[in-house]
Amino acid sequence: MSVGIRHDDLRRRNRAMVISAVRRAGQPSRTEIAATTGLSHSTISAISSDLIQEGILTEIKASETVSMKRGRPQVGLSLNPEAAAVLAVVLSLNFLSVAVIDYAGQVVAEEQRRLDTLTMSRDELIGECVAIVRRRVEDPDLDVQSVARIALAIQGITDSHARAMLWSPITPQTNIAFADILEREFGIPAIMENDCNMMAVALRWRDPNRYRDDFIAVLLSHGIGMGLVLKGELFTGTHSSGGEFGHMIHRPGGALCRCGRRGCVEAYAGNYAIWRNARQLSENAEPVADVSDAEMRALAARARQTDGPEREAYRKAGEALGFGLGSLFALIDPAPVAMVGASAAAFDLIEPALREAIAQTAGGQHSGSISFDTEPNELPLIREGCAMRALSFVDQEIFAPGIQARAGSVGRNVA
Amino acid sequence: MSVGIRHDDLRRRNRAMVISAVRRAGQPSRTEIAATTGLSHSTISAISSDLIQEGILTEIKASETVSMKRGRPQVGLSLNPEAAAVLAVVLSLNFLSVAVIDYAGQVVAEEQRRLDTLTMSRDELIGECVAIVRRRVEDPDLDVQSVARIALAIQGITDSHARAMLWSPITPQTNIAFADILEREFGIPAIMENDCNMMAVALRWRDPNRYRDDFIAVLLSHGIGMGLVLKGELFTGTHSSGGEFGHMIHRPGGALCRCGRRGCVEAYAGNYAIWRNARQLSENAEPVADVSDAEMRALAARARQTDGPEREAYRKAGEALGFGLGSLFALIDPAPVAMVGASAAAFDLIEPALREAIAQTAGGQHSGSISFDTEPNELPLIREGCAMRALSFVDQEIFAPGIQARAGSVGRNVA
DNA sequence: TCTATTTTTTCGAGCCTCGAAAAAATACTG
DNA sequence: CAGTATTTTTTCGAGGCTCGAAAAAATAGA
Repeated sequence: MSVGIRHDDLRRRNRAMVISAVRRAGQPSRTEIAATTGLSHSTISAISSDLIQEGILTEIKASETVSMKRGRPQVGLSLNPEAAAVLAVVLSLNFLSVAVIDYAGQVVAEEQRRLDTLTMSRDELIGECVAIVRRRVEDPDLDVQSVARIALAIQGITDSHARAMLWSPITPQTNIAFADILEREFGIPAIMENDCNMMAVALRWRDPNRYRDDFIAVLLSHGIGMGLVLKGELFTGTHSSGGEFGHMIHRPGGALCRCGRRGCVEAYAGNYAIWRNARQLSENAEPVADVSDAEMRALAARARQTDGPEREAYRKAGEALGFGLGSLFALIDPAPVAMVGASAAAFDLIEPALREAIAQTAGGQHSGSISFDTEPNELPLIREGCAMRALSFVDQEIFAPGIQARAGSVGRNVA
Repeated sequence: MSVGIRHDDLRRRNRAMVISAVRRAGQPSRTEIAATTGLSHSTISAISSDLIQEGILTEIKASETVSMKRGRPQVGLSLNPEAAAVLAVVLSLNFLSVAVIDYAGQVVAEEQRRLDTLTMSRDELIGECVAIVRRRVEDPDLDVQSVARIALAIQGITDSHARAMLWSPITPQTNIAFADILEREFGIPAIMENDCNMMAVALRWRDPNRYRDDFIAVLLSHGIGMGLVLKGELFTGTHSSGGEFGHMIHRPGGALCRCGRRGCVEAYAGNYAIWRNARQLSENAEPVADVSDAEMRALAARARQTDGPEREAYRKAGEALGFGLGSLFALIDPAPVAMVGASAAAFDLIEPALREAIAQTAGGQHSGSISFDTEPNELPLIREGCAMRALSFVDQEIFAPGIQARAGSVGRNVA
């Protein structure tokens, strides 16, 4: 239900605006902030003076900037790295990583760990996550007080309240409320996010020119995932993280998918599907658990060399992705696409069939104008997105020490 | 770019809140409004006193209510019907209608007209629309001054700024900026909306319990359309009205669709597709321009009677709709569905295959819990939605006589 | 050293919302 | 029927916030 704006909300929101302006712009002066927010200089002056006093922002020493201009030089404001820290935990197939990030967004410490997620028990999985976080939190170099939030990203479906993993291809376990578990264990607010959504968040921070209000991040990996930003907001389902692009139906009753159903896009374009087709196995053949990156690279190499089953496998992948994107574009209209993940390195093999398929769909009207970018390495993206998401939450909690989240349009899903 | 909240925005927004509370609740008292908005009694008192003085709201005479309770009786507030009026124009296949609606949402006058949209020239089409509006506006019974907005709904794709029809199945013409044309002609602000989106808006007003934050309205007619509300907001594409559910790909390279492409959902579930399959024509047969409702009813009757090609045609329609919805649910998660339009009366023939198909998709996890409602008559819904949308705009323009739409989150797409 | 220029802070004015108290309007009670 | 209890609505002063104008600060050029 929509709710009125109270007088005290005003300052709170404008503080948030100033903080987010600084986070976006890097080192804006008060005058620049006034310009982008539309607030008066007096207001910006008052708010930033508060924020500096509270240790959230710092002024940049004048000596570090060359003014060149006449008049009183602008003094840049920046986030105080020591104002807080966040933990970004990424859990993917056989791999767990954590990074400590300061308030300015710099990685302070990190740790990575291989494990066998597919065979681990529920408790082992939870235990490993708790343990890796504990090692970071108990690091004597780190001021525990300052860890303001933990964000955990996982390959799979999470709930729409960012509390739990509902289902994941990396483990047979389901419904693990990681956010609640970590929160109880460490007394630090935690959130649970979908990996592809975090990729989208990261892309928006990395290249806001290309990835601004509407774009799509597709993960081409063992499975197919998607992060979607529409109208500047991260898109999620009504109950879950949603955006399960890989499980849109490409061919009713078609190839067997890892999810047990048939004809999903992933059953043609996931690594296991490409591998299956390259080996000319039946579409009904049980998907293999994992295909190594090296093996996929070898497949791609053979596909580039000769026009054999490998090339045909990539063609089929492109076709599935193309028709899938075409159906997606029928719903949301065309938007820039980022292809992320190991198989994005083979996008040259995928693209022709993909474009040909899109051209046969409603989205194909502007087929030529749809642009694809590739980024083979998904892990840094996921971690980055995780970190930015956690920091954004801190931005909205440090500045709002009173009541908040009074429903309504507050606390939107801004990417 | 996000923008700060200024002091004068505060009153403007809270006025909007009060107006929309009254529009939603019917005849709420000041106390009730205070409760739903979360604002203090004093604030509500001040704002409503202003609104009454300006003729936007009126108090309901105490005699009309029975109090039963002890204490000072609540005095209900209602929209003043004379505060403004809006025009709702609906343009569909061979049919044009207009209604004058007062500020309280009651239809004051209406006019309907048959015409041959498929063969009309661009100028004739525009001319008819202008003429029917002119006849209403020049009605001596109507105070022209009070017509605050014209909303025009059309079957087809509109642009995301609600200015123009981009493409429509009811006419070979494309890119007609109806909103601009009407605005220039009559000097009254106008908007151009997609018919299915207006259906969704209307459903939300009609039954806010069932159709609240997330739901889907599917038009089963000659073509297949969709209106989608997600997180309480009307979903639109990045450039167009979007939500072209009928042109998601059901079978790559499959049946010939009215849009010229192949395998669209519509090419199996649209009236022309059901008709084509019932007659056992080839999937490549050119779609016919129109099938009468009577003919469709006859088809449905035969399908119910004997297990022949008619029943099979409806089965194929259900399958296409089911897989389409399954793919949609993969993206947005399951949500309540309203089946609207003449063919919704044959939903009994469609539902079994539809549910079977959904069960084979990612959305099928909760296949049983997905509920369908049917509403055979789309026109009243479209007009109603159109009217409510126009009135909502008036709500946000009458109360905001200053600067407005200062970008940012203002002026969202609230259904 | 003085002046022009640009940025930042200061200060009073004007709104807005809030809480508390008063006023208004009714039902119960004896 | 007068008095009391109860509920709704209005009134009024306090506190906070943003704004514009003016002042102060800080620099480059003359």
